[in-house]
Amino acid sequence: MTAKRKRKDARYGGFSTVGKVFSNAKRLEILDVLIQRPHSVDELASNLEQSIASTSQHLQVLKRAKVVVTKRKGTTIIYSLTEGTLEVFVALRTLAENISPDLQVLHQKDSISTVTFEYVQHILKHSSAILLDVRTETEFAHRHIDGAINIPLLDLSERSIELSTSKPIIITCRGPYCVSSHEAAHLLEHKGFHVSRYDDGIGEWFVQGGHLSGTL
Amino acid sequence: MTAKRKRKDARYGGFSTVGKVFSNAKRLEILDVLIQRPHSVDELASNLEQSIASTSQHLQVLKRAKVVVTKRKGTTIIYSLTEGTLEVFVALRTLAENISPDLQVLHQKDSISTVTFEYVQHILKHSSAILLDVRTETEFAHRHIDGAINIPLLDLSERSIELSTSKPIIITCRGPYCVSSHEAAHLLEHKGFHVSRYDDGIGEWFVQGGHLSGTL
DNA sequence: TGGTTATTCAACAATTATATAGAATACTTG
DNA sequence: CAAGTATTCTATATAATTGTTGAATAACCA
Repeated sequence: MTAKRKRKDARYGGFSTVGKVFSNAKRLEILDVLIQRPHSVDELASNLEQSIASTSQHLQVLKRAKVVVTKRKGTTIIYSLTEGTLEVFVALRTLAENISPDLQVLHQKDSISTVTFEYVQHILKHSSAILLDVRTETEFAHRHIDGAINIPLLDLSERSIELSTSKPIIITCRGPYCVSSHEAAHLLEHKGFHVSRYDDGIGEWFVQGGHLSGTL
Repeated sequence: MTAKRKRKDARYGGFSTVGKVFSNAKRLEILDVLIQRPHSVDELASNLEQSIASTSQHLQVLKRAKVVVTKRKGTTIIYSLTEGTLEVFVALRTLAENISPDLQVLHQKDSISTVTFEYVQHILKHSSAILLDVRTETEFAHRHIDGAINIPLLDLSERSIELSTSKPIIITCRGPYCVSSHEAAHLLEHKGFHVSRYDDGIGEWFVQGGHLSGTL
């Protein structure tokens, strides 16, 4: 084997180490979960519904490729995404959905309309509607669309009085695969609010150039 | 297994089919080669220095994931990239290089300075320098930076008289791993030209928002 | 310091990837 | 339609990946 070939193999080999991260369903799910907020190993394991050992092994792969970092917090170890990983994850998901439209999750049909990135930017600028994030408080605190307000889905029924009835409400949650915004939309519509959904998550929002707030 | 889990597995499983494309060194090399221009199976095989059968198998993986398409031309079959694949490839390479700086190929040190994306855009707008693409005519014809001129490296020595000596010359070739621009730069510098290099390729150029011309 | 506990490592089994040579296929072209 | 040829498929061997259980580790904290 020539020296040139060896160099190429080394180069693309190194490159593929990072690519391998995205080649396994469970690893992709881990990344998707970590977009919302950092998690411990056993939180991730129960999220993925698989053994802790197996989850840990996937995390080692991610760590070796440097797409996640660890931080100890008391007795547990917290994994979080590194800079730049979110962008590639979202780019890849976008490609995958363009290529296999069946992945677009058959966004469960319902009567609630959805709005675009541009529309959300517009209403935030003019305060012409409310952007309501129905994820948990922790997730919201970690990273959220700049300008959104937070009422977790579980609290929404009793806290809906906090919302102005005069402005339309746009509901957002974890991202394209999350059903919380559907549930929230139905709940609020039933109470007489004018609702729609923004069904991309913070990843897509950020990649398209939107601003985020939060502790990270 | 719950229905919810089955749905998740299906979703991330489909997602990972696309991710798998980027998990193997030879497949990444194929994609990188296809960025320059479409290729036949045996061209790719000799490029990769592996058997035709094995190359064909990789191409089937790429085809199943719909990141390449085929077109028959005479007796041979020509593979080319589909829309959107280039962006993800470049995004992934950028992440990989940020993460493992050793992949940045130890850009062989030499005396020739390099210029940025913004600088190239500036000189193209003001015609204040020449952007010289030293790839082959076929590659250039397929896709090139809008505003570049083409003299293949092999012809450069005898055709350098075509270049104005009054303007600086910026040399570009296949991308970050390509050495042609180094060779071209030395050749022209020796002849008295004022040279520098743009060492990203058309992929990076396009992803950063630059315009391309060509038959695709 | 020693017990507690979250995480990682090791050993194994099962599955999937990869590469090759040679046979089969499918398309062109005369 | 038949010959030629580029590509794909098959069979096979080897290597890598994945997931599980159970043991080992390492950091905290009482």
